[in-house]
Amino acid sequence: MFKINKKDEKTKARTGTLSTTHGKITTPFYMPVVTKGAGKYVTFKDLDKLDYECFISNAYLLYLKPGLETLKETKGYHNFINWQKAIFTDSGGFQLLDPTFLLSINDKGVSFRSPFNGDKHFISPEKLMEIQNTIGSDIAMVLDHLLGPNETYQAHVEATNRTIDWAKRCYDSHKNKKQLLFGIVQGGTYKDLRNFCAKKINKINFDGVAIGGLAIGESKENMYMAIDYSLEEIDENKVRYLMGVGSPEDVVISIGKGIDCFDSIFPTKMARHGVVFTMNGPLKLGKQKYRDVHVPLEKGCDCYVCKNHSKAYLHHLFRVKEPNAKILLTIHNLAFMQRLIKKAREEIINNNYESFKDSFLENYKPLD
RNA sequence: GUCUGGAUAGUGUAGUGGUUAGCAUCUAAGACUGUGGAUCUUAGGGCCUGGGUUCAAAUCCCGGUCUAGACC
Repeated sequence: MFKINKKDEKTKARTGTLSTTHGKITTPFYMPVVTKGAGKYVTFKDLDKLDYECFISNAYLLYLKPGLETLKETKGYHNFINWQKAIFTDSGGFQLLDPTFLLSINDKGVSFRSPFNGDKHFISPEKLMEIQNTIGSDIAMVLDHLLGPNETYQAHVEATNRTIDWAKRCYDSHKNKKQLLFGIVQGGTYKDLRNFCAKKINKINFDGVAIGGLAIGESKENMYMAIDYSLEEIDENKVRYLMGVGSPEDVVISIGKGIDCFDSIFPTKMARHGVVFTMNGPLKLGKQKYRDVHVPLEKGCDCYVCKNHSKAYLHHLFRVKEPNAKILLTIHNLAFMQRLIKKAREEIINNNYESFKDSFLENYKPLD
């Protein structure tokens, strides 16, 4: 259940608490992506030490491997991986964008190809609820029909209607009282479709409402508008989850619009590619200019990496392709996201979110 | 010292007379947002040296230099 504790007076930002079977999560929050039962280049122990209260895994991929039998034997995914805080599970809807996964889609559900052995699997909304029930995640997501930004308006109309229909079917077949269920708003970047879909999803008694189908190639301007169109029709007291978005500037802007929850591969993927987040903007650690810079990645950062290592050392590890480079940069970026969002919560409590947002965006330069 | 082989981007290599000299890596710039872990895009950079043959040489011939191995 979701409870708002404080609203910022000038913006729509708010801070609250999302209660789950495995603990409470303070909003707004960002969660890392743990697709197949592990974060890339980061352990659960480190996620715990970085104060992450939840992450998101992929129900479809867990269904394929290790499979539901294994998860039943361990009485759920939490025990299998030994993580006792909250877990979200994503539907696999995002994989609809990947032609190597998607075989076909119709009103009944989705046919996926297994990336492990090529086997065909049919997933209906009801089947997905069963899968997520067996996984035992704290927050399940409905099956949605996600389209790329270049599809036609008519295709978006069909996908939106299908998403609404599937949302109802997911809601009706969801029986696990210990598990929250979030609906998902689609509709591309079209105002009428976003409004319509959000209104319909909002009407179903979901525990939270997600905004999906964004940050997949559309312009920033269109993305922000689509967020606004969606939020217009979502009750204020519902927790709002912006799926897939996780660049620092998008998070700061979206919190100001009233988003409570984010997930994204962006911070960890950037880390693996040598891009380090700082309050002054991202820096490309692989550049020669950092070769002899014997200071931490970011002044004032209290993460393990900044307390122990210099830019020069991390630059060296990255250049010689030592896996530790990816591990350490991942830790820093995940610590950065926590620091950023923690700061955002404080500013909301102080009714100072607008000036915080403005000054962050002014200082967060696109390139180092 | 003798014999044989080899010399093509920074590195490793493909290339039997006509190629914009290919590939990998590298360097530089950009990209990346509900994860196919090592990704993608663009750019940069080379025929050891001197002669000769030929319309045309990285390619064939001769000398030099460097280098690898074998033998004295």
